[in-house]
Order: sequence, then structure tokens, then C-alpha cells
Amino acid sequence: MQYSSFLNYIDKYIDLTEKEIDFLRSNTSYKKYLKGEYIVQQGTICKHTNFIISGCTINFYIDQKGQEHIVTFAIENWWSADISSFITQTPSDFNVKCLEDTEVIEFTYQNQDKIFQHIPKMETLFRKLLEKALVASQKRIVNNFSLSAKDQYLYFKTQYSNIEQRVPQYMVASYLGITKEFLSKIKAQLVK
Amino acid sequence: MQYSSFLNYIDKYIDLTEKEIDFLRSNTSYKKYLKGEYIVQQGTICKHTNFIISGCTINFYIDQKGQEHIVTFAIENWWSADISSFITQTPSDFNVKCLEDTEVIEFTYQNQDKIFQHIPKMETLFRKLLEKALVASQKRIVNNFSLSAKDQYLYFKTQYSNIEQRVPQYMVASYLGITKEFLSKIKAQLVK
DNA sequence: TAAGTTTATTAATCTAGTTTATTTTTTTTA
DNA sequence: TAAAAAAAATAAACTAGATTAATAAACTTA
Repeated sequence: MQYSSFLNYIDKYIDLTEKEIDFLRSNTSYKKYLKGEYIVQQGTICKHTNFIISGCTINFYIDQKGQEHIVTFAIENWWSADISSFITQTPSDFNVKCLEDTEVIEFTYQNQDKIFQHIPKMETLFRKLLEKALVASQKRIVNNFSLSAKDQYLYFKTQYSNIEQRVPQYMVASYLGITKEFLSKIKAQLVK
Repeated sequence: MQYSSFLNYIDKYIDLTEKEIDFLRSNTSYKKYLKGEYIVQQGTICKHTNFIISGCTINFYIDQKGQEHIVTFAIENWWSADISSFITQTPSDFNVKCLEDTEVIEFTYQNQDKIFQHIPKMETLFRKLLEKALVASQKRIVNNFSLSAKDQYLYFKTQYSNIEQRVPQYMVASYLGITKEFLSKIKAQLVK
């Protein structure tokens, strides 16, 4: 298993001593999921924050009309969890599901806290990641406000072309908040 | 001035010693803005994170078509800034403007960092606030996906009735991402 | 208290995106 | 390599919400 790819990621942001790395390693664990497996299911508590070493996950929910909506995608070197459920340790409104075989490093709620107390640099890292995630989330709201579906799709392509190639098109449509039929129409129109 | 209302807020989350409070106080400052004043202007760098003691601010931007879009509202005991510009210290795409006379406690980028290093509990607090903000932002995306404009408005009323009463209706429409005319129609329909 | 300005309402027309239904293409599995 | 299943494309009819334009109500300020 590839703990090193996780350490490489961390290393881009902060410097850890050997001791700190040992502490981190002994308070996280490696897990492998198969394609199609659920990491979190709607109605259950999200037990872990997961750093993705390899693979691809989606975070989605089913609305009252039975419609599936994809909230986020995550691939290698991204994080995957239902934060809302994780931070409150209450049942989730979302599902996290693997679209490919997926390897992760898991942080339980208790261990994450322990890590933050022992290695404040790790909390700084998480704070900065959260800042970036919040900015990205607001950017998505803003795009929703002022871009047509076509322009939102084009923006998605520039930001996530590596993801577009790995997931079915109907999921991209769902992520953009439009129907698969309309995305199909947009693509046909773009080809011309 | 009411530094105490800021300390009361902090006190709900963490316990600070007298020394820590002194340190916090000497690394933040109080500022008063008048109604209509800008705290941040599109194209300038957001220098501070602001805790609002009294008043009301909006965070908005002007799109290519010249249309104004309200991204967030903030009132007493909330935070107001353009995070994207603040964390990168690069020019902002947004404006932050006071809708009322507004008193704030400001954190500069350097001082915020200093505070986090001196008082790790403060960084923990900010991390938790960011987690909550991210959850709220995702919730807004989710609502955008699956609620009609009417239901989004009703949700807004339950969450922010105190804000609705303090800002013009066209700003609520802008926040919801619909036209003021359509919100007017929705309200007329709800009266029946 | 009137005049100017900002905000809200109403209504007709229009359009981006949805719905429903059918067909075609691609992927999976035996 | 054929059959079944999943994903994508196409097209017609429909609708939530936008646009435009005109009117009315509510604040400001002198």
C-alpha cells in the first residue's frame, strides 16, 4: 500500500518530523474499497474523513422525488467524506460511493482530534484546505448564478477534465444540476 | 465600543485565559463603518476578516452583463470578508458593503496568523467555523438542485427571517438567484 | 408636504432547460 | 460473439422562471 503518496501530499503543505509521521501513521488507517461499494450511506454516521490514494468517489443524495443528485466528485489526492455528518457525528443525508476500486487513508473523528492536538501543523493544514474548499463551493454558487448551463459545463471541463473522462456523462449532468438530455444537447451544439 | 460582545461569542466555543484575551485584543482592532460604505471593493485586496458587532453587510459581485449578485449576507455575530481574496491576498472579485452602520473587530492576515500561533485554540475555532460554513454552502448548492424558487424562498425565511426583515426584497431575490419580479410573484401567490 | 428617488407589483411575452418517449451506441457478461 | 444492460443521442411538447414595460407604493430629503 501507498502511504507514501499521502505523505507526499502532506509534504507539499507542511514539514513533519519522523516522530510526527509515526504518530500520524499510527492514528490513521489504510482501507481498500471495491468499485460500487459505499463508504457512507444516507442515514448512517460518516465515521471517517478519507484521503484518496487511488480511485474515484461520488457524494450524492436522493431527493424527495427519488432523483439522484451528485454533490461532489473526488479522485486521487482529494478528500472524501460527508463533512456535515462527520463534524456532528449524526446521520448523513448523503451517500459516498466508489466509482472505481478506491484506496484511502482514513481519519476517525477521535483520531483526527488527537492528531490536531499533537501536531498543530496538521490542524493548520486542515484549516487551509477548508478555506480552499469553501472558496470553491462559493465559486460554484456564483457560477450557478451567472453562467448558462453551457458555460457551466465549459467551466467544469477546464477545472475537472480528468474527472470528466472517468465518470459517465449523466453524472456530470447531475453535478451541474441539469438533465442528461440537456447536457447531450449542449455537447451536440458544441461539436458544430 | 463593544469588544465584550466579541468575547462573549468566542466564549461560546473556547475558554481563553486573561493573557490570551489581552493578546487577542492587542492583535485585532475595532472599526466603525457607515451605511453604504465599502469594506472591500472588487479589484482590491481584502485586508481583514471582520467579526460583526452590530450592523449588516452584503458580499456581492457584478457580472459581465453588469448584473449585481448577492453571495452572502452577514449581521451581528457573523463573519464578513471575501475569503478568497483574504487567504490569497490577491485582488477580490467581490464587494463587501454595509447596509447599515456597522461595527466590526478586524483581523489582518498577519495578525490572524500570529494569533493562531500563539493561541492554537483560536485556530481550532476558525477550523470549526469553516467546517460549518462549508456545510452551509453545500446545503445551498443542494437546495439549488432540488427545490423550486418558491421552496428556496421558504427555506430562506426559516433560516434567515431576521435578515429578511432588514434588507430590501430585491436583495433577497438576488441572493436566491431569481429576479425581483419573480420573487414578487411568489410572494403574491403565497398570500393567497 | 411635495417632489424626487428607491423599491415593489402586475402582466404580457419569451426562452433556457425539463419531460417524456423513442432510437442508437457502448459496455458488460456469459 | 451474441445477448443483455447501461449509457448516450435525438426530438417534440411543455413549464418555471426571465425579460420588458408600465404602474404603484414607500421611503428620503428639502
